[in-house]
Parts: sequence; structure tokens; C-alpha cells
Amino acid sequence: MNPQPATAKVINIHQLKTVCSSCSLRELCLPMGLSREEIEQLDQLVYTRRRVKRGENIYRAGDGFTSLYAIRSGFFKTNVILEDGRDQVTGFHMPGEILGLDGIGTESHTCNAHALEDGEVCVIPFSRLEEVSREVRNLQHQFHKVMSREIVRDQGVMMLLGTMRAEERLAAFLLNLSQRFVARGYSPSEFHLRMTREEIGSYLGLKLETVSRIFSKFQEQGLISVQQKHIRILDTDGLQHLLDHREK
Amino acid sequence: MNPQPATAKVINIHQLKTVCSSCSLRELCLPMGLSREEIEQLDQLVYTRRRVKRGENIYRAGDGFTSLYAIRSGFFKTNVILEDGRDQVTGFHMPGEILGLDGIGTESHTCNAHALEDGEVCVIPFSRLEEVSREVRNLQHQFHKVMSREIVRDQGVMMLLGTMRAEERLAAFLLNLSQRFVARGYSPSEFHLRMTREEIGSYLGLKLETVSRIFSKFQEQGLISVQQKHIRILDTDGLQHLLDHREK
DNA sequence: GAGGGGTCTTGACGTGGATCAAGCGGACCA
DNA sequence: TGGTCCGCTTGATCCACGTCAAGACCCCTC
Repeated sequence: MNPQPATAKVINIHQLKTVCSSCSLRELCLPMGLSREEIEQLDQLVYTRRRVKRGENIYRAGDGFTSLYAIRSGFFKTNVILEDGRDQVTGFHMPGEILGLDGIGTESHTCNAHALEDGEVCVIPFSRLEEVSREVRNLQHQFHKVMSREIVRDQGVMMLLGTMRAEERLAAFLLNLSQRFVARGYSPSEFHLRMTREEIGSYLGLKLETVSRIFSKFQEQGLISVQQKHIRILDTDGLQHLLDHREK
Repeated sequence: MNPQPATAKVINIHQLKTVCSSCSLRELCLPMGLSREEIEQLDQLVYTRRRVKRGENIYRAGDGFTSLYAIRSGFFKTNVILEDGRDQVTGFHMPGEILGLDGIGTESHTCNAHALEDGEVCVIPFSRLEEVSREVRNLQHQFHKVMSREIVRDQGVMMLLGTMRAEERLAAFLLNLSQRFVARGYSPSEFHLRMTREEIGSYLGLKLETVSRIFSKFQEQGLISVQQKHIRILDTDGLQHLLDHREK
């Protein structure tokens, strides 16, 4: 007889074998573009899932680096707590995206990965990933692409912060979310923001009042409708227009 | 008799075998942390140098991606030309740094790599790098570190743009340059800016007039001395203080 | 269903940095 | 040696966004 049946069962669920080959996100995530056989080799290294409750961190700045995390479900932010206590948001992340790449360079994480809602991540032990990708050429290449795209993404944000005015930043932010939701099979035009106005502002280099005001303005202009965290995009072209025709 | 002795000689120099194992930058560049034998394996793939004249680009946005470039000498900027003709600077780069990582993800470059002075780069054919790093474990790991550090660096810039005021940005910029010069054996306190005020401003999300004004202000405060592009840092702690004690 | 805390909205006002404009100075070249 | 151009400096003014403050709304708990 098992002395702790309930606990044992929980552990069992947590450590349930996760297989990339049957994962619905495989076209977005690390297995993207791999053959069936290659994905099966990936299965050998991605063998644990971890549940994360809203408000918990997958890792924190300063934690030693051992693994990458592929988001299976849930919505996350990465952030850095500055000396003065403010929290600077460096990104928002959704299923299929890989977290933890910042840790490779120094063997320790440089930011927190914070769950904005309950979710689940696949744990990818990094040394195993390097091992397998020495054997599976396409996996190696795919991983390099993932890292490169992260660099390009960051440079896009740098551009946003360096050159855009507040309205343009918000428009770019909404359109970006919309595109990423579409890629995951959700509605492009109607979604729930998981983050607060303050977190959006932190990410975009704006104050929460400015974010709020611009949401109101977009609503008056008929570009979007806002009800708390529920957003409906009414005029995608109108938002895009703000980006295309910005002066100077 | 050679009809074109001078040209022939130039070509010869261009294609001179470059060896990482005898390169003075090996402690900063890709070979960092590799053993002598491992560096010799790297030698097999880094076999061409390319000279770049001031004003030329190593590659341009949209160019197909085939190689990475390790800077041997010279000072570079990466930039994107926006639809409206403005040039947004995304980074400044010095010897030992690797350019071109942005191209891996989409097989084509997303920015220009522009020489701010005459220089030389080592051409690293990317498919060969992947090949060799499947065999040389430490090279694989070192390359992953290089990419990861690039991600962390970009996030640092995002933070700078998202949270700092103009003076703080300039102070951070000068201190960052200073550190990177030290690592290369140059003076930490006295250096030549290779870029214009406009390029600095573009990188930092400021206008050239603002950059100029703040340089003047720093000079009045005795933090630095400025003479055109020649900068001398007089009070490192004072600059650091601006970063440590920024309110909110 | 009452109380309370966190989040959001909106208004009034202040300011850091952008914009506009003029003049300077060094590098390059004839 | 003088002219020209480009990059830099500096002043005057403007405005986008931040700051401060009040109040509304929503959700949670008891």
C-alpha cells in the first residue's frame, strides 16, 4: 500500500512524461520545422512539466541557470526589480515561447520570469539540449534560430522605445499581441490583457496614466473598445496607420 | 612580371589565413575559454578576413545571411534605415565582438553593419560554425554564451531607454564605452568617439542637441572634458553616482 | 451586502527634452 | 590661405508626457 497516495498522484501528474511529438504547440515552439523522428529525439530530453501559479516565478534574477522553459500554457512577464524597488518589465510571453535564454551567458538568470496567470512550462535541461543538438543537426539550427529571433525581437523593442511616441507604442503593442494570439489560434481582435496598465507602461516606457489615457483616446476614435482588461480591436488598419504614417 | 603587383598583393592580404590561435583578441572573442587544441579547430573554419573602409557596410538589412563576422579592428555601428529615411542606431561595436547574429533567425539580416572607421573582420561561415560546434562541445557552449550575452545586452538597452532620463543615459553610455575600452587594453578615461552626436542620440533615444547640451553640462560639472570627439572622463564615480542615485 | 484594497480613469498643472534657429569651428580641398 | 561644408554648440520656445490628486469601479473576503 502506498502511504501517500494523494501526494504520489500529484507528483505523478507533475512529472508526467511530456512529449513534444504530441504537443499542439510544436509548430511554434522548439520542434518547429523538425521531422517526426527528430521530434522524437527531442522527446527524450523534455521530460518534466512544471505548474506555476499566478504570482509565482519560474526563476528569479540571480538564480543559477540550468534549464530553459517552454511555455505550455499561461501568460508570463519577465522583469527586473531595480534597486529602488520599481519593477521594470522586459517582456510578455505566451505559449510556445522559450524563457530563460538570458541565463546561458553568465550561468545565472538576469531577470524574473513571473506568471501573470496559472500556467505550465516544460523544463528543458540545458546541458541535455546542447548534447542532443550536437547529434540532431536540425535541432541545433532551430535552437539557434530561436535565440536569433529573440535578439531581433529585443531590437524591435529598442526601436519602439527609441523612436516612437506614446500612441505609436500602444498601437504597436496591441498589434503585436494580436498577431501572437492569431498564431496560437485565438481571436486577433478580441482578447483579455493579463497585465495591469502599470505593467504595460513599464514595458513601453510610459506611465500608467498615459496608457490609460491613450486607451481612452483610441476608444473615442473608434479604433478599439476597452472594458477593463477586455480589449476588442475595431480598426486594425487604423492602428497600423499610426505606425506607417508617423512623422519624423 | 606581374601586371598588377599592387592589386595582387592586396588580394593576398585579404585572403591571408587568419588564425584565432594567434589572435590577440582570443580572450574576448569566440575562442574565449577554449583550450589550445579547441582553438586550433576553430582555425579551420575562420579562414578569411575582410577589410572594410569607413562608410562601407559589412552587410545590409535584407541581405541573405551566410556568415557571422568577428571584428578584428575598427569601430562599427548597426542601424536600421526607417521608411522615412531616418537612421536608427541599434548598437556600437568594437574589436572582439560578433556581428550578424540577427540574421540566423530569418536567414537574412535585419540591420546594416556600418564601419565608422576603416577596419577588418573575420568571416565565420555559419554552417561551418554549426558543423564544428557539433564536434567541439566547448565551442558550442561558448557560441551559445555569446548569443545569450547579446540578449542580455539588448535588455540592458531596453531598460536604459525605458527608465532613464537623458543625463543618466549619457552617463551609462560613457561608462559602458569606458569599460569596453579597458577590456581591450585602452585607456578607460580617455578616448575618441567614432560616432557623431546624432548617432549617439539615435542610439540613446535623444536628439543631437540634447546630447550636446548634456556633454556641456557634464563638462561644467567637472565630470568629463569634451573637445569635439575627444572625451576624457574626469570623475567616474560622479558619473556612476548619477546611475546609482536616480530617483524613482 | 458591506467594507476595503487594488486597479483604472480623468483632470489640472509642471517640466524635460524636442524643435526651431542662429552662429561657430574644424577638416578638407583648391 | 581662404572658402565651403558638416558637425557641434547654444539660446528661445513649445509640447508630450509625467506628476499629483480625486474619485470611480471591481473583486475579494467576511
